[in-house]
Amino acid sequence: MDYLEKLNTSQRQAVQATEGPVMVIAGAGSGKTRVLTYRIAHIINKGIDPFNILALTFTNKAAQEMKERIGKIVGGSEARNIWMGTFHSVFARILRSEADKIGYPSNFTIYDTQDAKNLIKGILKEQGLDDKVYKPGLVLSRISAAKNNLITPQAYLNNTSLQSEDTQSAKPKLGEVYKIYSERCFKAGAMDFDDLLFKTNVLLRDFPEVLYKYQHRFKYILVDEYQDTNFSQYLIVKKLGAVLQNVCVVGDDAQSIYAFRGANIQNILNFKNDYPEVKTYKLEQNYRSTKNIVAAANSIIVNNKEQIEKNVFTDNIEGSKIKIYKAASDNEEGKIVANLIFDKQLSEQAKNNDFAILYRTNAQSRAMEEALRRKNIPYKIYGGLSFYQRKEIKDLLSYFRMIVNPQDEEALKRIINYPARGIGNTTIDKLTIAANNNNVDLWTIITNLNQFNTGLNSGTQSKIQSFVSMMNSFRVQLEAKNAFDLGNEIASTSGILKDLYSDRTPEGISKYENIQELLNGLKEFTETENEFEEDVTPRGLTEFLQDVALLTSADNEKDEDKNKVTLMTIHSAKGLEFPYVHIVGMEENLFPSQMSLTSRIDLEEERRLFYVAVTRAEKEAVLSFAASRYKWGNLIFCEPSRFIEEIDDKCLEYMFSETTQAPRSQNNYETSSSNGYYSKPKNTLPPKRNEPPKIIHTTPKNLKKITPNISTNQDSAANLDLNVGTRVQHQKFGQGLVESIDAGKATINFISAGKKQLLLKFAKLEILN
DNA sequence: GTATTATCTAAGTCT
DNA sequence: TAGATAATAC
Repeated sequence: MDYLEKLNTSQRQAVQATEGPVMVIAGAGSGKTRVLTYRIAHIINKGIDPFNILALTFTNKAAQEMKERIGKIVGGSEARNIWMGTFHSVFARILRSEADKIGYPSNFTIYDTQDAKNLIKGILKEQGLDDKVYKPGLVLSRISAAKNNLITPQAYLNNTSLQSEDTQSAKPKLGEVYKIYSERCFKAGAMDFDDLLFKTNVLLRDFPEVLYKYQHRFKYILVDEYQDTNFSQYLIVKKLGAVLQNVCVVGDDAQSIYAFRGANIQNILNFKNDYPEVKTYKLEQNYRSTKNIVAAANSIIVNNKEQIEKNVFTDNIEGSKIKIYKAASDNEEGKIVANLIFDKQLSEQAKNNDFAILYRTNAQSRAMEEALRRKNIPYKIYGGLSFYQRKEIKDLLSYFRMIVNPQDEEALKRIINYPARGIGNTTIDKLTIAANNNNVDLWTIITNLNQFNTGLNSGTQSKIQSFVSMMNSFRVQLEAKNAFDLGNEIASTSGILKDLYSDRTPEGISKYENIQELLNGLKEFTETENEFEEDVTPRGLTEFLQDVALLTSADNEKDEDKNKVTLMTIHSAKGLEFPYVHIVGMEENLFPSQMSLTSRIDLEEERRLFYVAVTRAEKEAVLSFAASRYKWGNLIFCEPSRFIEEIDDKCLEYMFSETTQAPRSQNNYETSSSNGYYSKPKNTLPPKRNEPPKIIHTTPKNLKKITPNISTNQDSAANLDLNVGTRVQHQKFGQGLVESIDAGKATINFISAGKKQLLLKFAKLEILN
């Protein structure tokens, strides 16, 4: 138990209080991850089966790293069996295995934001609604908010206050759009991100036996970053923990930065109300940052009104003051930052990966990239347009999606005429009308053209038929072929590869390379082992698609990306730490964002975001702002952020000259009204297309990077009396029927997990009568 | 129905 | 600026 020695008193108490509800308020850098890791290890050491532990983290990468650390403490390979991941990925998995109960196929598609918006656009068109009024993004966020508050379409339509809000904003039909949207998702066998939580709630509400099962499976529940859970997530946790009450939530109200996606800071403030017996522990000692950084951060956050009282302190060294730089333009800001990083590397022998550049919006990365590239400093970008959202990748993935789930309409619409095969918009409109009139999905129409009145001429019909037969020829290979082989065949047979290869523009070449990259990723996926060693099911496209939609930018890091400067938004930096942190774009209307300026609540969230940014730094935090920057191709002038003024002056050091430095109180910084010095910033090269941006998550590797363990699993099913037709129970796949047995390998059709080939030597199977 | 060109409009953060 | 959409010519 020597790991307990590595903890301070409150950390140790939080680790040892394994029974009953626990809330841990963890200040920035106070060893929160360590507490979570040790707590789970402690529970396992007490003899609890890892299968009975549910740990919800903020990224899948965090989950993976935590599993590895727990594995080191408890030894063996048992840690892999913990149910650990993001809310979305854990409950997607549970929904797949229980899908039949709520009328979904187990291989349902997950619609990303783009799919959802396209679907909404289609609905608006069909309903004759103006998409200038009903802006798809706005409609979607309204639907999203409804779902996160568990408001069904029917409830939405019956809710007078929602209705009057929509009427007032000239969108009276919004509830109707929500209703149709839900129906269409259902018909397409698709769930959007919010559905993963919403449908989990439906499942737990309507199927008491399912609720009972998971309430007793998850004997211990841990939730990281609890301050960022929304109502839907809150309720899932509440229901699952209702019986055994071993719910441990960890969070910091000062770091709540996701209200815009429904996160409710009240969840953590009100935890006591749901669990009067709760034991609360506060972690207040910061082990990450210097005294100066902690003092600066504290001076920022006191400007917020509502928060849990705590006193974050540190015994670390004083450290240097936070330096503030002023740049003439966004490009010059990039140059300053790149130079500072370069100098610091020389003076401190610092490595590239000791540095992070954090910004409020993804668009700010461009100037930083250019400057780093010029100084030959390697960097990596998290976020932005992810690999999987690029057009060419989505196109190929749409083929995969349709093969796995032919009802997936958004995928169908993407590919039915890509590459061009003479099935244009008019045809698709006719097909959509026919589908709506007959209340079936598009696939049903195009596979039975002669049974429906589509009004299409025979030429078009035969084009559709050859598309259908191509898709069917892929479909029949789905089970037999692995992901790489089938993916490769699709890429070439569909004509995608040829189409992109013939495009010799730089964009076309880059697209072609991206497709190759995806195929490489498929190859790697195919060659990775399944999660359980007894599971020798070929890794096909079905399996590949399960995780792709939920991969976050942080989830795939290549080895060659290890020693690089990190560029990311502050949001995605949550939970991370770096010795040297540059926070750039410290300007009014950018940070705080212009859209947050009208409400105190929004402004406080921006301030918490700034708090998060500053507390990422271990040794030094550097702030910078530009006097002008490009926005939509136009030059605009900027003022320094109010947040700079909020930091205790003792913590700061201004790095620009007296003539340009302003007294700290009012707005007499140089602005557009000044002498014109800033009217034409230097170094505004026309942005030219260089090498494709180094986006980090290029291959879906490490989806499951778990090495098999031969030493355990002695009590296997090797000598069980298995026959064709035997009903068996597997601890993760659930119930299934033995379909065939051959050379120690059984093909078992699991009710929820589908067909799997398992090695009997290892499989922990129970025979059911 | 397709390919090319002109015009519009969006960059706020993420699963 | 750049991607999406509308308009135009074929």
